[in-house]
Amino acid sequence: MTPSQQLDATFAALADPTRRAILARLATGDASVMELAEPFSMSQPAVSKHLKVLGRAGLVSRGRDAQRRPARMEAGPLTEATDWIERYRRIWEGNYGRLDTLLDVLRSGKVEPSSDPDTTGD
Amino acid sequence: MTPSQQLDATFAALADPTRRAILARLATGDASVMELAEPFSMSQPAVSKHLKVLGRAGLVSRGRDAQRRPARMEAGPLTEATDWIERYRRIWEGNYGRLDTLLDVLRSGKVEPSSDPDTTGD
DNA sequence: CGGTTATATAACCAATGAGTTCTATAACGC
DNA sequence: GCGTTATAGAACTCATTGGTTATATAACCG
Repeated sequence: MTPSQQLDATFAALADPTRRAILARLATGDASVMELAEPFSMSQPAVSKHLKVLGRAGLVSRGRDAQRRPARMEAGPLTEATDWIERYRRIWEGNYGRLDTLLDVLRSGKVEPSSDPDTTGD
Repeated sequence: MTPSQQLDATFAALADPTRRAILARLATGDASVMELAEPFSMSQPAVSKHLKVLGRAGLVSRGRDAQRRPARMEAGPLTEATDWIERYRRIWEGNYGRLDTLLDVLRSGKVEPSSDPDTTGD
C-alpha cells in the first residue's frame, strides 16, 4: 500500500463518528465486538464491518480470547495522519509569515496601499 | 454544525488524495480553479466539486479576482482534527504506561502469572 | 454430543461520492 | 454589444458505504 493509500484509508476510517467512538473506546483498552456493539444501538455485524474498515487502515488489530476476538487499537497510522496535517499547516503558517512582512513593507511607506489587499476570511 | 459533524467533514475531505493535493498546493498560496485543474488530469467541474467539499469542511474559502474565484486554505479545522487524533493517541500511550506498571507488578512477584495475559499484538 | 455464545459472511437496500458532459452565468477585453 | 475566459450547476453513470436480516462457523460449557 502506497503512503497515499494509507492516508486515504486512515482519514476515511476517521470520517465516521461511530468508528471514532470505537477508537476512543479502544484507546482505553481492548474490547470484544459485543462490548463495542452494546453502547451503540447497532447490530453486531455493523460493528464487525466497522472493525474491518479500521483493520484495513491498520488502526486496530484483532486478538483471540476463546470465542472472542478482542480488538486492540494501533496508533501508528494516526501518527502518519497528524504528520501529514501538521506538515501543510506549517507551510500555511509560513505564508502568514510572508504576509506579515508584506504588511511591514506597507507600513514602512515603501508602496501605496491602493486597496485593502486582503482581509477577506470570506 | 456539531463538533462531531465538523470532524466528519474534515476527515472525509482529507480522505481523498486529489483533495489532499489541492490543499498541499493551496498551503503555498491561493489558486484559481483552472490553476488547480491543470496539474491533475481532471475536468474543471471535478475540481469545483472538490473545492465545494473542502469548503463545506471549512478548509478553503473563496475570494474574487475578476472572473476568477481563487481558493484559499483555512487551517482551523486541521487543528481540530489533530487535536482529536492526538487526544486519543495520548490515552493509548497512557495504556502502555499502565501495561508497563503491570509488568513491574508481575516481575515483583506479587501475583502468579497464570497465563500470558496479553502480549498478542496479533 | 447438544446448546449457547461470539463472530463473520452473504445478500440486499438506500444513500453518497467521484467522475463525466453539457449548459448557464458572469466578468472581462475590445 | 460580442467573443472569450472562469466558474458553477444539472443530469447522468458507476462504485462504494453504512446499515439491515438471516445464516454459517467456531469455540466454549455441561
